[in-house]
Amino acid sequence: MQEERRLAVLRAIVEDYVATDEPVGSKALVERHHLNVSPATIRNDMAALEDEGYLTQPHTSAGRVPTDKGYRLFVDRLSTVKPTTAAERRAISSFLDGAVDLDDVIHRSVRVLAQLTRQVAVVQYPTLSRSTVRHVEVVALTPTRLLLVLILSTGRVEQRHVELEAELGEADLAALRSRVNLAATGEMIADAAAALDALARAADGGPEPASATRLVVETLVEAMSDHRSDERVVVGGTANLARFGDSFDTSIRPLLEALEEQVVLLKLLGEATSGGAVTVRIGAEGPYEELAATSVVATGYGPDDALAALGIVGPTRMDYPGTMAAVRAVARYVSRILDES
Amino acid sequence: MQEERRLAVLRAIVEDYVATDEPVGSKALVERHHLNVSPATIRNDMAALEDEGYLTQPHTSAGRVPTDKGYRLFVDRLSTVKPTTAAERRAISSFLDGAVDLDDVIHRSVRVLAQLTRQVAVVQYPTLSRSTVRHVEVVALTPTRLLLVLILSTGRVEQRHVELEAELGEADLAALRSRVNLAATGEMIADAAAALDALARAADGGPEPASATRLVVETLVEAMSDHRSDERVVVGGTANLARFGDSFDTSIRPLLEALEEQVVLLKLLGEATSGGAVTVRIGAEGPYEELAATSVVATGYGPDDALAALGIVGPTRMDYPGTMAAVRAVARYVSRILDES
DNA sequence: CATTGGCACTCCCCGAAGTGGAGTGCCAGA
DNA sequence: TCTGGCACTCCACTTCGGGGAGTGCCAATG
Repeated sequence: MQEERRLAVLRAIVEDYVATDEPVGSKALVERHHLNVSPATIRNDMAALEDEGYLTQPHTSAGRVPTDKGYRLFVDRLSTVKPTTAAERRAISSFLDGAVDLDDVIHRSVRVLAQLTRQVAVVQYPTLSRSTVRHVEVVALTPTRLLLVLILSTGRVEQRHVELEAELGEADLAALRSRVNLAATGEMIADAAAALDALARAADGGPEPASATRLVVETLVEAMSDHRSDERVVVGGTANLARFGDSFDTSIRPLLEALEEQVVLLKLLGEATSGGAVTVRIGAEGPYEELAATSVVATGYGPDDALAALGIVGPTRMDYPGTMAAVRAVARYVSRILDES
Repeated sequence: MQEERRLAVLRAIVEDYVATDEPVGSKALVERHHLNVSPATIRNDMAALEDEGYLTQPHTSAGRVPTDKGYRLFVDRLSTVKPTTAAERRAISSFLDGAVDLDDVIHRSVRVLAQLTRQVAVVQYPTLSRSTVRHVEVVALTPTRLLLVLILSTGRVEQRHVELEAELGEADLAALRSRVNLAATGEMIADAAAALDALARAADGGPEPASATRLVVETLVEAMSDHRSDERVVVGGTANLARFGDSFDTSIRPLLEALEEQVVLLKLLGEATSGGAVTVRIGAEGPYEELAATSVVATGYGPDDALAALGIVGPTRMDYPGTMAAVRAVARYVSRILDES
């Protein structure tokens, strides 16, 4: 079947090109992969694949290079899922097992991911909106100055200061603390915010000063709805950009700039928090034309893979099967750790 | 005085070279700076400066370029301290004023610093050892599982989990909480750790289960002496590396690698936390030969400028006066903010 | 003795020209 | 439908030479 061989040719070209970084020609192809046909036949196939838009030549009389469309077909239909090796699994667990808190888990994840894929790794902090409130602490720093600490199920901790209008006694403080916790603890962020709001309205006749309650609740609700902090993303493995070597201006510069922009990163990762599968965005498929030479491999993690996203950013010319396997493996491991703690 | 003119020549060369990125020749020098002598005279001076090791030529019959030693002299004796402009001060305050918590302050600082200096900015988290304990919170997640939250004067928050051997009642928990806070709150980290240790030893006959106290104290002390978390450093402005343009392998690659290594970064910043002055390390003066082409401009911040360090890393060929001014300005502003909160 | 103009010299940069080779497209034959 | 052969294309690399910026040195000058 000729159609079948053509796909085999495409796969072979992608693999060779990824491995060697050089346009691959018909002769080299038949030698490296034992296709039992002559170079001339391959040339015909390659010409056909080029017509269909899966390949290009950097210039006439050069070998072929996959296009974005070519990579896409490869990823969707041609790549065999590479199972994670034992060594990789060992690397992941030995890296992540020592983590003491959320920050630590996130930072270690970026590191493993960067190391395994040899690409730039990106990990998003757990989204506020998917968390529940584990505990709210209210501490009096001075009689009129409170410290609020909001502890979430994901391990995230938010803290805020409140300046009171009047002094708050020890007993009032304790009452406030317990009422706030009663309302919020165990609830999803959105529900907790609503419950607190109700609490503030009911407080006008309550035991402790109403203004204190109102201030505290306001601050907490604001912290809960503070989506700015959803935007936190950790990046690692930038040194891997060094491997690009050439094509500094077309690849590295825009990528470095994108990595500085958390918003951009989130957008790149964003599409990934769904369905549990690993998402691959290849080259110009994304919204940023400066990143036409880069691909994103990402997936969600956490319960339902919907807590937040994590992945890597690299050149379109990359080892997709291996990268996808690594991304998935790390995501799973992180999910498990978060689940346990 | 010839000696005086020589220094003027060195200064002029440094300034021109920084501005143009090209070896500066005798003729261009007399034109741009109104030295009232002939190019030939300048040539003599340049030859002398070269003999003394302040200049080099990339090759015979090229202009002169400052050596590390030349930059050093420039920084120590020739540069006039550039006052921060109003625009810079405005940028700093508008950037930093909106910060809600420590994380936020740190991240915003890196950003301004990177933007002002157009270099890679590095900010170290406040050192544990210089902090005092603001509050310790003990929360029962389940009857046998405690969450410890350690809040420090710098705004840092550390959290740890403890798995108890036996259930702990509400009253015991409250007692434990208040005793721990009594011992630790307000103390310097080291003193707090000592006080907690004493507490644990005294607890064997105390009211609440001794094993719980011991576990909690152990965990807290460990968190307090966890210098690993002292190693946290935030990096920003990597995109500014793009300006290096050429010399990718000699400058950017090793720098990117260094930026990944927190330990290296800390070592680079390390010498800066003292004396209040801005420290400049030029090229090969540092311990890493891969970074022979980069300089570090850093200073301490916080009370006595000893809390932690902050600064920038860039090519030896940089605008030292401007960079030093920016680093100092940001450090002062950050100190002020931390002081207020 | 510092300063200056003059002059020969050095070495890089840059564009032009030439060559080798890998790879292609096409065609005619099996 | 596949294959070998062949002419052709175009890049990558090297070589060569001119132009020019800049230097070092020297002899003259105040």
